[in-house]
Amino acid sequence: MLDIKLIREKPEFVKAALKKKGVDFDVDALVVFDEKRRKKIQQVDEARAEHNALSAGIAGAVGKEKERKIAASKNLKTALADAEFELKALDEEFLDIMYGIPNLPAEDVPQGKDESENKPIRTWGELPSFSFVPKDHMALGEALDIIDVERAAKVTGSRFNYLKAEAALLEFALVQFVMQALTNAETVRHIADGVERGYQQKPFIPVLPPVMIRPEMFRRMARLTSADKDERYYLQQDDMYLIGSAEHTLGSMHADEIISEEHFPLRYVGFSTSFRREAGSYGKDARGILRVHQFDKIELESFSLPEYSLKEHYFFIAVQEYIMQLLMLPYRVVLICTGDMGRPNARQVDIEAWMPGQNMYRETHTADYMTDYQARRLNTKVKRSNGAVEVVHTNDATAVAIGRTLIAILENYQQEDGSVRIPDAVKPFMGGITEIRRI
RNA sequence: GGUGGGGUGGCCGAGUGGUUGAAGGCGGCAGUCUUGAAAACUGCUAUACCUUAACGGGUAUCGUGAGUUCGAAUCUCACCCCCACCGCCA
Repeated sequence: MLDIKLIREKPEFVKAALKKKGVDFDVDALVVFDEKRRKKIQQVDEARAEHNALSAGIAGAVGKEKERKIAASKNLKTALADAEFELKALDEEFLDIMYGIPNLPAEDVPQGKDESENKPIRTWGELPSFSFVPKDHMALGEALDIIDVERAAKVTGSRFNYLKAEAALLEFALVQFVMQALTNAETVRHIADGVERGYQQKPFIPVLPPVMIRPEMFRRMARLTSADKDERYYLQQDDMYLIGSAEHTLGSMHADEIISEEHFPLRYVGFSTSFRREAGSYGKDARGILRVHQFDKIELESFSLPEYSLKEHYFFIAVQEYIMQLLMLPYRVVLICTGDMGRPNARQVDIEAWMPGQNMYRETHTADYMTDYQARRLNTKVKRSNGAVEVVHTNDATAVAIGRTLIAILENYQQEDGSVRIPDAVKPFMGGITEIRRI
């Protein structure tokens, strides 16, 4: 949710920003509506004040005087009830409108219609060259008997998979590798210094969050809009949703809290399974495990002071690149255009790993910069050392999406005989296994 | 799933219809005292919204929502959450 004061005070700025995002929204009508609502608030408050004053006088009154005052108070109450009813309707409509407005894009976000207008901003790593025709991850995974989608289809349906043997071990190795790195003060300092010398060096707190969430919190995370709804798994009996990312239950953990300034930034690294219905993506990426209903992911979430939040966004991207570089996976960093970014985002950067089996870059990471958009609805605030209270900023980002990273590893580390080497970074967690090979 | 007990400010805790946004204590902040600190003492110490150039004024909030009443933290109903025990279970 945007700040209504910003809309009130700088309607032209908001108009321009929304236009850039390609959103057709009548800002002037909202400003008029806001005025109407405030008039009603005044009217209701004044009537209540009068009513309160009358009531206060009743306790001390006696006899006829008391009866007269009670009658007057009753009268006023009827009028008040009408005004309150009107105000309630206005409030509901107001929130409806406010929830419908997406976040405003940051200055450097390219304007564009769809993903074709995203801007690659840098690439890292040399694309591997093979003396043979590289296979895709499914061909490799099936031949090595580490990915089984056929049996998963039998048992659960399409877009599910069994990860077996070394693939299963690789998941735990990736988790260990990332968790150890991000909870290590030295490593985090190194990454933070890369963003800017001396930038906040607080390590991450590892978290295993719930994978179910209540509708109210989902909404307040701005992750249950009408557009999102089809994408979520809903448990009717319990009125709960399965999360699509650990972000959903990490970002909502501090809802309705006021946190002292000295605790920031609050950095969490969470591991969870993610559930996505992939509605409307029939046929898209049908082969393999790139697009599935259930996958595990390590997610970064940060609550930060407004003056640091953009830097925190860069820091998250630096964390992502650090991980990809240690895994020696070639990638490119893409600045997402206004038409392709998420509604709550002010800025979004994707990292796409090179996938030789498809001969193209595919998305493995996202980093979202939300400014105060999420936190305003979540009511997560900071108390400054001078006593001032303000809404915090949030950032989230993928650390490792296990399935897609597995694809990148299989395809980049494959050898002519169909075996796959294990990246050096995760070898210490593979119990002596250095390659995946079947005779 | 069953039974019982609870949800009051940063924390503990009083409060069963009338200046109660809420006693008291702890914590925090400022000051007095002190060479400094501690102790002691004094004062301050919730959030949101409306209004005001500002000082200030007003409204709402005692888990949430609805209701009774001129008036609700206090009474009624529904829901949510927490705790204990039983059942089930990794």
